[in-house]
Amino acid sequence: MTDKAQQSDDLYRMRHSLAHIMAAAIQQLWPDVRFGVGPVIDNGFYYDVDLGEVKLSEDDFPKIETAMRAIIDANETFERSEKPIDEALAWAEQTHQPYKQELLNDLKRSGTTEASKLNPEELGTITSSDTQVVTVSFYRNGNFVDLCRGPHVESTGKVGAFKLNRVSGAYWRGNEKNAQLQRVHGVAFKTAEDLQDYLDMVEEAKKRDHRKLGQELDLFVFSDMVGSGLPMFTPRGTVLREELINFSNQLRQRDGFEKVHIPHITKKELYQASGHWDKFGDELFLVKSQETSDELVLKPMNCPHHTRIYASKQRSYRDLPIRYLEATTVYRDEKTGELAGLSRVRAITQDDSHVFCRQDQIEEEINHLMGAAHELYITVGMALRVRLSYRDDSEAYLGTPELWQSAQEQLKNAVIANKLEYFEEEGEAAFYGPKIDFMATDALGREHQLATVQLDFVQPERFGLEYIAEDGSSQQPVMIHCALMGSVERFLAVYIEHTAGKFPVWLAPEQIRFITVNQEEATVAFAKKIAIEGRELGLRLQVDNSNESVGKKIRTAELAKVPYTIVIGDKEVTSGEVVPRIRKDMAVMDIPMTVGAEQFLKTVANEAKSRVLKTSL
RNA sequence: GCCGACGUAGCUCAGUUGGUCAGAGCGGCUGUUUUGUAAACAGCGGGCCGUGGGUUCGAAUCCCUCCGUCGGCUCCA
Repeated sequence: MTDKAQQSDDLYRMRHSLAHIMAAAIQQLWPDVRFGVGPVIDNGFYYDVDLGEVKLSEDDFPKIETAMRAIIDANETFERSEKPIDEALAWAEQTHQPYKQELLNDLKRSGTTEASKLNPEELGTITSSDTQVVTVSFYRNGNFVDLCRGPHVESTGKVGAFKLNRVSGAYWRGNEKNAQLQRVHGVAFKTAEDLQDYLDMVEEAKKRDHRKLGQELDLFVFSDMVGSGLPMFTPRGTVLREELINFSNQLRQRDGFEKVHIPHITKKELYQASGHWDKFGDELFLVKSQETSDELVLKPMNCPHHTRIYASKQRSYRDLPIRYLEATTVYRDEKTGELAGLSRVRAITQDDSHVFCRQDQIEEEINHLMGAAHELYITVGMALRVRLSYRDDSEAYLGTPELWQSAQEQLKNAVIANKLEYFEEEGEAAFYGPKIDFMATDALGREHQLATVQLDFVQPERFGLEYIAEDGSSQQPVMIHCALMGSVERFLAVYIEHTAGKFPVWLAPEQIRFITVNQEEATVAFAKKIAIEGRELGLRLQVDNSNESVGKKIRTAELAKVPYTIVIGDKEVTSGEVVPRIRKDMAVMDIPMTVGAEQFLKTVANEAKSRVLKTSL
């Protein structure tokens, strides 16, 4: 999202002016163009245009850019003027700009005080005065006039470096029921160097793209015969999944969570009872029984099943909290255009858990979960901050205000106790309870929402969950949903890009590779012997005794991003000592040291066990 | 789902004004070589040019359908 505060005022003006210049250029080329909005965004700007039957493509960029440069070279002055809104409406009508007209009408209807609520950043064109009469501003350069809130630079020559980079569809005012306009994007910076730096950064991000690395490192695959959004994990990718899931489980099992297991299909009645049938509606995959009249669905979530386990017998306050843990896959029929690599899939594995507890136990339970999340993200090397989402004053929330108040306080206390950076937002809670979202920052500075802790006052009610309290009365427990990674697939997408595929030893699909110098019997036998010793220590390792040069085999191991590579030749066979080659991002010393083979294996096994981020060799 | 771009060997990609256009590099296989820390040498295989239709004397090339991928929109874990 655009944040003007994060961009310097100069840069903001340049980008805004460029959007305006691009609009002028497009109008030169296609005089019938009707304009939507043209705001500044991160790194650049865009303008939404309606060209009727004309479909823009990247092939059109050169001529648009040429027309833009002509305007820039002419160094035309931007002239700002203000008009009363009715005059502006007349202008919009006369110049055949229906979208501008709509904006102006909305503005007129809503009046001055309301104008600020229209999110002028998005509309990009509105200004309002403090008087009761709303005026709007126009900018003119040369023959081109545009309704625009500005601000602009003084003249078209002062706009810095830019490049058009993308064209896409965008619904008018973000509503899919509206007409679809074409959105032309550009990136813009003060200098050509800044622009180049940005383009280089984009290039670097492309190299780290998890879809590319997933193929290069042999982690996961898709098949047309299986379907879109349905990834399959290779042996290497499965190591990553399982190590992460094991860790996520361990972090909660030490706090008393117990694993459960549920089936992946269920009668739709379950979701009718939970209320999800209405909420998920067309996202559900339907399953038809050929033997019975059952109407089944693939589960889109796990909590209703877990409530059935809870409700399978009578619970006492002494039994609480009851904590269920299960990494399992849910299925959601996403719109095809939304699927993307592992970030957005139709088979979603959640490292899910549910606590059923008394109201006075919320804080301690949250406390445990926060601690677990904190440890997970420290271990994978991502900075974490949390968002506390509270209710607001509206009536849209279920559960008593007292319960909300108490729960929100307990959430906050737990966050403070865990010394996490946090911010609070009212009105962001789900209708069924307040929540904590964890925002993790990756190596490229991008923030991702992965883990969530969500309180739920509604499902216990809907499913009639209860426990017998100390005084013999029947009470309703509170449910706490939590997924530390969120979804394993999305987490992996983020994590693969975060590490660029250079996984730490505990996660590396292949931790050590032994490379033989020759195919002599003694050499191969020695390599195989220590490989067996390593596997006995739980290490994942391979012996490469292919008939290739040592250089070639080193290169292959490097490209596979194997943490440790060891060349085995006569020297090693004779001495029993090895010289580990340490992957460059991990190396802590320049000179490789010599170490006894057995000692080396034990050291690596310890690194894996303790999940260290970098090598200690 | 919508708008746009795209789909050629396992991978990365050439080849499209319709007519020796089925190509390269890497990978694979075979042989020679026995290699010491980022690419030894030679040979050989390998593709219904995403799918199904259409136009044409002739389609990887033009048109339509479907499937899939990518960039956005919308939605979301």
